[in-house]
Amino acid sequence: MLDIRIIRENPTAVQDRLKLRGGNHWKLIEDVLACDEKRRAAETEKQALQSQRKLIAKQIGMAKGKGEDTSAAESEARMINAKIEALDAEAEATSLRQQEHLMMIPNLPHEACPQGEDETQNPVVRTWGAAPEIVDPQDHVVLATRHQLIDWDDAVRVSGSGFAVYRGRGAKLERALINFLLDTQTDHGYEEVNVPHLVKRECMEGTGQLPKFEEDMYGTEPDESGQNQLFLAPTAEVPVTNLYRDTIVPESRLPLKMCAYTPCFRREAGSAGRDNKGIIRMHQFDKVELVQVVHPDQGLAALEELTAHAEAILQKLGLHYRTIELCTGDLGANSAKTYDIEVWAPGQGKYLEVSSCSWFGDFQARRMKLRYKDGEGKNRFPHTLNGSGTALPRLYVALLEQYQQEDGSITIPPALVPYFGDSSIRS
RNA sequence: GGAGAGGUGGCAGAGUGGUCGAUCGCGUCGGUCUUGAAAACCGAAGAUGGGAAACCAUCCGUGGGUUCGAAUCCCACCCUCUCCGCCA
Repeated sequence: MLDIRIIRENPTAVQDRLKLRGGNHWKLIEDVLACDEKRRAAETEKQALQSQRKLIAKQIGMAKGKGEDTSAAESEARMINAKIEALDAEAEATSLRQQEHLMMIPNLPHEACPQGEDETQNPVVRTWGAAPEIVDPQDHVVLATRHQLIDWDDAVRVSGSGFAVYRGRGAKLERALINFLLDTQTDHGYEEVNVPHLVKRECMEGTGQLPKFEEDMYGTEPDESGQNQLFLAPTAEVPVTNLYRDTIVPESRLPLKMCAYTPCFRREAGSAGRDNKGIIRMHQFDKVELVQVVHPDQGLAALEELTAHAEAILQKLGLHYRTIELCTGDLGANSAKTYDIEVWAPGQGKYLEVSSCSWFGDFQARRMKLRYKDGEGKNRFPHTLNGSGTALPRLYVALLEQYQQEDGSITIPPALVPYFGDSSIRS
């Protein structure tokens, strides 16, 4: 959520930055400003009347103590109450409208963001390693089926399309990767946390998945009162960042660094048949997530650090990848600046996104009322960041496809052998 | 699922219709004293919104209601604890 004060002070500058994203969210700014003015006018007037009422009530109290007649004052108070009620209704309705719009407006892209219209204009920041030379590379579906690592027919029987069943060595490879990722990231100084996968609506609003992307989410039905609806977390970002929702942490505890392994649930509506071969795009997938809460001065530096922590995974596994930066037109709604890490998948003949590392500024902190107390005792919004460290299925794909051998076997990179217990997969 | 108790400031815990945003204690911070520390004593300190500021309004789990006036009375909901039942 954007700071209303910044919008109030610099509406055109805010609109200009929002325009860089494409789309027309910037048009909401005008309405937000109109609501803001109307709201404040109504509130000021209401408060003056409340102050008056308070005074009268006190006088009545004192007069009654003396046994005096207070009927005149009481009827005056009743008249004031009628006015207050009308003003209150107006202030409330306006405030609600303002809040709804504010929650829909995306974050401002940071000045450091490259400008561009869509994903074709995302600059490559760096490339690591080189694509292995493989004659007639097979894709992971062929490889996983040949070695009986993953079964899609089973998955369809149980859950339908968009799911996978890992079996035997296939399941163990997944588990080995999860443990390898968690160990590597805790070595980087992240506290391992194990969090619920079902989260409240407030959490989804706090990190920014709602209200904009409700159709992408799985959730339970709300009860008769319209309450107590839970959502399946689409990423551990939601439960982990929200561990600190509505709290005030001492500045000395920053930075907070946490990592978590969780499954992630996404409807991926309308994406059937697109980029969804094998396990590349699924309704449920595993991910190890990195989350940081940092002092505002540290935001940019923390993004570089966190991205390096994600990249370290691919380097340790010896997987060729590249890091790109999202341009303003491709940037996620909540992010101020994002790096995507893309791993090479020879069987697909393209790079796959295995990690997206984002810096949100105070956008999420303001939504979830996450604050820190600074040296002067003031409550301020810290910056939040997160990144995949990394997503499992595409890492799995890259591993099978980059390490496939001419004899049909798959070599397990040395860093993973202690976790997997074998140095290759062969049938 | 059944029965009971309770949700008040960082913690603990008073307050049952009228200067209560809220007693007291612990903890925290500043000061006095001390070579330094402890102790003792003095003092400071909640959050949100509006305002340049003085200051004003709101907030005692959440949402409604009664009243001139609600932490205090009424209704609904949420949560926590204890006991019983069930259960991985």
